Amino acid sequence: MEPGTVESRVHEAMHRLTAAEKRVARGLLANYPTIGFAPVAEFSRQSGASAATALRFVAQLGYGSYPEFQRALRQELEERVKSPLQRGLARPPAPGRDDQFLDRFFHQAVGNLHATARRIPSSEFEAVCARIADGKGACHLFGGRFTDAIAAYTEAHLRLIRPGVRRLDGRASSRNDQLLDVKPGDTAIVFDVRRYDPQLVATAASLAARRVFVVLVTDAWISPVSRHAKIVLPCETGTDRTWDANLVLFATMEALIARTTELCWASASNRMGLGEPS
Amino acid sequence: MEPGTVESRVHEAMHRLTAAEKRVARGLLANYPTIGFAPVAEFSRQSGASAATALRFVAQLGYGSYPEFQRALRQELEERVKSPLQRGLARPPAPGRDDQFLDRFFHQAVGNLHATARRIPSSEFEAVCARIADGKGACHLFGGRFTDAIAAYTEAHLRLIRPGVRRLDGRASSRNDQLLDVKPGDTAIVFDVRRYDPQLVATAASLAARRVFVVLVTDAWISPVSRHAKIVLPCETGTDRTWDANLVLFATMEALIARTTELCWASASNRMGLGEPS
DNA sequence: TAACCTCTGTACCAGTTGTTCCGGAAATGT
DNA sequence: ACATTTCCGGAACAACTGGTACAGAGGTTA
Repeated sequence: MEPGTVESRVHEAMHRLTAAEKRVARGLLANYPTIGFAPVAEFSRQSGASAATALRFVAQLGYGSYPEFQRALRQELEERVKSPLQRGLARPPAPGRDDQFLDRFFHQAVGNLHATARRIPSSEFEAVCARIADGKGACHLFGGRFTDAIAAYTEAHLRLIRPGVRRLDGRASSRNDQLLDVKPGDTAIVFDVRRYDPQLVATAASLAARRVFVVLVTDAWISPVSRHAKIVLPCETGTDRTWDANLVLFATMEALIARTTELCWASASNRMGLGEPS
Repeated sequence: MEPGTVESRVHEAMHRLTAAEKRVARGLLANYPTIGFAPVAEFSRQSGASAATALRFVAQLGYGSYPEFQRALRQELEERVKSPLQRGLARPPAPGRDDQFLDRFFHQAVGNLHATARRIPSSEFEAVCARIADGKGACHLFGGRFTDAIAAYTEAHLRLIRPGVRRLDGRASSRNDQLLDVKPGDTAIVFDVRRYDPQLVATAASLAARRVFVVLVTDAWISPVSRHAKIVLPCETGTDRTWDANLVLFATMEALIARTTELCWASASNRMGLGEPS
């Protein structure tokens, strides 16, 4: 029998699997390796497939029988338990192939996350969350070409936990109709990353002139919007590729959403009961 | 059944065990818990006892049958393998210092990223990127209440590297005007996470019926859309908070964007160098 | 639309497993 | 040393598991 862990075999064989067999594969990877120790009936049922399909699946992996498959699983588990330090992420970085793309990309993302956690002072982060949570004044969000989607995501969540949340089109500059119901004491969250958008700066300037508390979420090089911002959350977006990774901005906003939800849990749960979609 | 891990039960029951039963107990503790997943014959042989003795042993532990004993063992292992994700959350019980929030949140995100990299076979990921990069057929994106923002972000990027990218309103179900210019051979990327949206399923079904290649980006529990999907990219979204973290979906799409950009660029230069048709 | 092919679940068979029973061995007390 | 009790393992039995053949469903092509 060829070498390789069961998990690696699943990945390798995935392409030649049929639809139902893939469901079984995903089911195995989902709770790996425990479900593999169950009898075929339970193993297949958990993936919503029939026992026969599960059998064909293990055959595709190269095992002669289901017990043989389980034996391999046991040996593998034994290896992992015997080396207490190898636990977790110590997987051999097999080079050469491009099929490691996801691994490499995520690895880099992890680096960015750590760098960002170091760069953002928790006092700044907390201040933003607290301000949004107290619910005083409206909360306006807007971003640039790509970051607008992040603004939209944040808006969708904040709407559930407090009133007065709205997203305005930052690229339409400082059009008056947008700024009509902006009042002093409001909060604005601006997203701007490299290739900084001049129109965002203009809009932010207008808001700042109206005594709006401006929060800027930007990259490590800091958007010029910072001139008008009370608080800046700089995120590490470094990557060696064509575009920078906005992933960390997204992560920061999701952390902000979670934290803000914690801070005003009472009013949030009130709204969740009412604001469910159709 | 009374509480307690299998291992603790062994220790607790040790005194009332007979000589041969104790050998079995020691054998189990020696390579715990792997040997327990073997059939009784092998399990007992490894301790130099008979099968009958091993059966009496598990009866002494309080289990009604050998399969029941194995089931308990599996559940226990499942808890242990899930714990690494909970380790990031094991810290928070100290609520006095909340200034670690960002650190904790990002730490958990890192765990989710690793889990996702393990769960998504690279062949699946590559298949999606290749299909989008080749530019044949249109590419439709849509998502649910929150994930719609991720669809929008992806759309904004894909528009730059290939034609025929558009986002449709997945929550408007399968309205005909949306499906008018959908052709067989097109590709659709569907986003759906827990609290799965029935309308997304409906839309995906309509697309699949029209021979559209459906790609599903979902969470670890797998949206029912998977029934109509050719490829599924399951992302780990686990968190102990009110909402799951869609961060990993975002990360996966950003990786997809980066990879697809690479592929487009490579194929472009290939055409120039080799003059390869089709 | 119709024919074809692949895929998938059901039904059934065979093999193995778990379980029990009982004879004998070992140990203990008299 | 004998009797009694406890314990152990081999063997028979029954339940269940894994394996396979088959037919229907779904999708693809002409």
